[in-house]
Amino acid sequence: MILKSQVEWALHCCAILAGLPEGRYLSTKALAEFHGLPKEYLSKALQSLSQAGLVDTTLGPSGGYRLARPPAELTFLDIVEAVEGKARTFVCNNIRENNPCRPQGYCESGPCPVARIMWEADEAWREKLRAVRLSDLTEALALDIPADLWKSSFEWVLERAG
Amino acid sequence: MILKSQVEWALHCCAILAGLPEGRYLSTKALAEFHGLPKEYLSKALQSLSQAGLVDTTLGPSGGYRLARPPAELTFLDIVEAVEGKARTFVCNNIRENNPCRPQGYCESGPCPVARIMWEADEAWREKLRAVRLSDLTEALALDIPADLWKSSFEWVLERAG
DNA sequence: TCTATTAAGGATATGAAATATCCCTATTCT
DNA sequence: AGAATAGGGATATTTCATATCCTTAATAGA
Repeated sequence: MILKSQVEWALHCCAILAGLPEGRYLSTKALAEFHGLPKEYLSKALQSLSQAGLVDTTLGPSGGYRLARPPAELTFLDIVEAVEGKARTFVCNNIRENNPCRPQGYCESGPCPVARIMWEADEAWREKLRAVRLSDLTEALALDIPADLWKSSFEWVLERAG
Repeated sequence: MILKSQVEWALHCCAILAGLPEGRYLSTKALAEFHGLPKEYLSKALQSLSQAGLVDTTLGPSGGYRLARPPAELTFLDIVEAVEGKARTFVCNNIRENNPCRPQGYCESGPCPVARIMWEADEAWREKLRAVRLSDLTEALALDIPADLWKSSFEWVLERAG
């Protein structure tokens, strides 16, 4: 069970978009080049963000993507779910129904206890992701990245932002 | 990102094994029939439990599986990891290395902040699974399942346990 | 108005992983 | 001796992630 690499891509792209000056857009092409990713496929991930309403887009030259909300109002969970989907990671196939001792026409009361426990763990994962804002990530990146690399990257992006 | 259905199978099978009297074994055939699962493929899941040391096995007629430890000393995480593997659900491909502004020969200090956050959520999921013992599941099942179905199921298993 | 550039999305190809079955071997019980 | 079992290798099938290509509509700038 491994998350799509598109999740990683989307998170990094959002981090870049978070640093864009008000009203500017950044294209798939620039984001793909900056991260060394296949442009066409990255485009699918960005479309997922767009469909989820996390980013705004505009067409034409100087078009591209920008965040739809301030970075403090975007959580990791928003981004992960936009790309990976909101479905739970544990699917209950209700195999207890196959119990040969089960009376004919018997109907289970609630969700299977196995599923209930697995879903609680799933929810703990989501809760953790919900607690991290995109702004937390940019703050962590600011500490992690040397000042000169941070600066040159920012300028690289600005040159390409429409 | 969805867990293998083998995880569900293994959890249900362990719940059955937890009810087995001391020293008795239950075969793949019986476990597959009880849950309505493909015997050959379920066998692979049980082999994973065996390789992880969670169950003991014995050969021959009246052979099969039993728990290697008391149900209170087996956690959900033990079982999930035995089948699904211990790898993290988020893989960091370190795409920050592709930053075109990155100086030649520059080496990242620690793990990528994005990965660090995703791994924390992953750990929260594991922590939750680690906190649930197999005995907790059997207790929940005892409350969930009507007494007569519980009893007839137990007898069904006993008849087939070697 | 014309041209270049963009996002959106459909179609399709490729690769890896989950799912499933089959068969052979060694072991153990009756 | 014979039957039933776990273990495990080989292989097929299906599903999904990954990836590319192409068309369309919108937009900016010349």
